[in-house]
Amino acid sequence: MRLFTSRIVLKTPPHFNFWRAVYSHGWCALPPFRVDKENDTFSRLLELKDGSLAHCALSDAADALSVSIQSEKRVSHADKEEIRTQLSECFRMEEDLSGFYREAKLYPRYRWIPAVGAGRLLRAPTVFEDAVKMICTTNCSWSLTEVMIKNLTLLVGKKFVDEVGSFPNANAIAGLSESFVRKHIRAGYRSPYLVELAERVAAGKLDAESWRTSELPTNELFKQVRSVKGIGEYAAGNLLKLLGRYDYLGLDSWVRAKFYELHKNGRRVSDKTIEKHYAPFGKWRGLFFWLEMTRDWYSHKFPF
DNA sequence: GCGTCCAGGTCTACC
DNA sequence: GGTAGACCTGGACGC
Repeated sequence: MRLFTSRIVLKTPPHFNFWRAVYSHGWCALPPFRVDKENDTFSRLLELKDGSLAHCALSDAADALSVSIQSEKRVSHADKEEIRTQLSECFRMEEDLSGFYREAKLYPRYRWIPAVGAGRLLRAPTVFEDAVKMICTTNCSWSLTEVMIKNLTLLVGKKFVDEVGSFPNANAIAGLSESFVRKHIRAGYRSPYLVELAERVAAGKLDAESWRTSELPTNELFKQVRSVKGIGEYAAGNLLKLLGRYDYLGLDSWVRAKFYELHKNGRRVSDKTIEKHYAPFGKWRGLFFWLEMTRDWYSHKFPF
């Protein structure tokens, strides 16, 4: 396949920390995201509106990201704008964290957050992809999540080059049988949940993309997210963080253990106790919580 | 190599 | 509203 190359520059907002955003949570290790540790780049295979694929390798530059594009076709001006938009969504360039940073500066133990520019959580170009990935993190090891997502991109997504496929859209997953998802994606009992979610989105019965701009109160939005089968308290709480709502903690076994270690000398406490601990941080509590639990990830530059 | 046990969230049925 | 059991997989472990 002949590939065309081009380059764009993506302006970044004040206090933007590229690698902090990349390593903000596990998404960077799930295809079609990829970290190239040797070349210090982070890449993403994007599917554009016309169905063509664009592989974007991002590297940090002063007040900007440099994006090297490889594509199956010549990249037009409109394509470049679409690539900018999709990558801006992933890095949440439009999200205003100034209120969060003002709050963080009030607490000595959280002043490191604005100082390093942490707080921007990486997300997929679409809510649908984030939701599918979140379901695939439930009730299993991280290695199994990696298997499921890799299988989705390679077996259902569009092939770009060997071992690199795009993330399948709702139509593609809606067209799969439950048995295929069980057998080949290895999603187990999550399979009917994934197919049902894709069918609802593909049929226009669920407008998940509108969640990012929803004006609903967070508790109402939480209920909508929870209405998706397979998305429970943990998955909904974490999906809301990717929608810019940080009112829920999204507890799972790993963060509970981390909280016990950091605050209770390893002693188990109830979820209510954890929630009470972060309640004073109001609408930012989920973000304070997550950043505190993962603070040490960045001390090893490549945690995944 | 095989069998058993366990961890990991969510759903459903039941109280 | 709270709880028990089922769901499925990979990994650890013992044989």
